[in-house]
Amino acid sequence: MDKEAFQTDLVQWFQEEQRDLPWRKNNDPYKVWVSEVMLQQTRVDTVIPYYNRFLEKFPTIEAFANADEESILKIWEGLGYYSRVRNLHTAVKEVVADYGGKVPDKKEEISKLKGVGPYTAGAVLSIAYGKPIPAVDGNVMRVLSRILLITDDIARPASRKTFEIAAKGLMYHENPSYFNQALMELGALICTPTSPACLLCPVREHCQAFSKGVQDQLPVKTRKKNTKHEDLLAVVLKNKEGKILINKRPEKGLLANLWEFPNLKVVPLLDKWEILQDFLATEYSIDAVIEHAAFTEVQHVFTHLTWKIDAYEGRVMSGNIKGHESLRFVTEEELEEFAFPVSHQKIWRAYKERAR
DNA sequence: TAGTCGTGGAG
DNA sequence: TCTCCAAGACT
Repeated sequence: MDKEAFQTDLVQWFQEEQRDLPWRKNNDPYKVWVSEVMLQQTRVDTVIPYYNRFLEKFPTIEAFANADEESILKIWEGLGYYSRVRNLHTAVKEVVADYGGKVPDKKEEISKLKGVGPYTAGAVLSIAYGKPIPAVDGNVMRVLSRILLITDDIARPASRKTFEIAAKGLMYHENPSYFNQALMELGALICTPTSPACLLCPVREHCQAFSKGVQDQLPVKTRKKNTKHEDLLAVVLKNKEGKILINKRPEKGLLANLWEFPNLKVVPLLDKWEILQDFLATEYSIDAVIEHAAFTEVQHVFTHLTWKIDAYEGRVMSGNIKGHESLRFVTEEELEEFAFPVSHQKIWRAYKERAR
């Protein structure tokens, strides 16, 4: 193919057609980094308000480095993949401590930072520093698989190497930032997973898949997902002062360090209010009275897991949560300050709107 | 390597 | 309603 024509057609299209997005207003390495982490596996429209709020609250790398974990989780609340913000926090603190607050511009250094994988390293280095390093995400693999007729299975981690080599070979050294962004923008707007808009594509003359009419069969992507189902019982428990009992999740695993209403996994068909009462007594030494009917049933779908949560209402008769570090009684007003996963936000909304 | 880790949108 | 996600990284 005519590499130079491909590069200029692609980049010129990007200059004319790129979307007006908040993180494209400047190339500050910290801001580029924040946007790239937020955009991991997350749609642009979802990220925009989070990005604006984030930089309003943490306008500089130092401001974010000095934040406490509760506040960084709260600002990420609802965005998902919460380890991203904890890793970013760890990495930013390291940049402030070891690099004087300047985001490293060397691949070997930036790649050592927590949460910075090959894609994010390439994106930050090219967009913020103009380095000719590929940034291979799902868009780029899809676009290149069609342009170059690459049939490697993009679901296999090993395939990334093939696409990195391809992207490096096509790199537009006059403007690596625009080149990388243009490949992704093309994937987002034109070269979409289903029904790509080839007739609007600025590089269709260079596209092998289009010339053969096989664009709908690329990229090759296998992988089946196994969705588990879990049934949970949760309780919104009030003490005599009207405070609500909440629990901090473990620091590792699903929804790490987020807050939730006390809950337990149950065997289907055996979920009854007695189980909750017994759970509170044996697990937390709390003597409680639980309403006999759930006030809501919440269904929540994760990538590889589904929760069905029956939520009950209850009152504390006696008990002491001292010794249970993860538990806390908070007022309804205070509760709003804690970061909850969406599934438990649903429970809280249903609780406040419940018929009594 | 394959599994883990969220959420809301689109077809 | 159901499937498949969307600018990935970590273990």
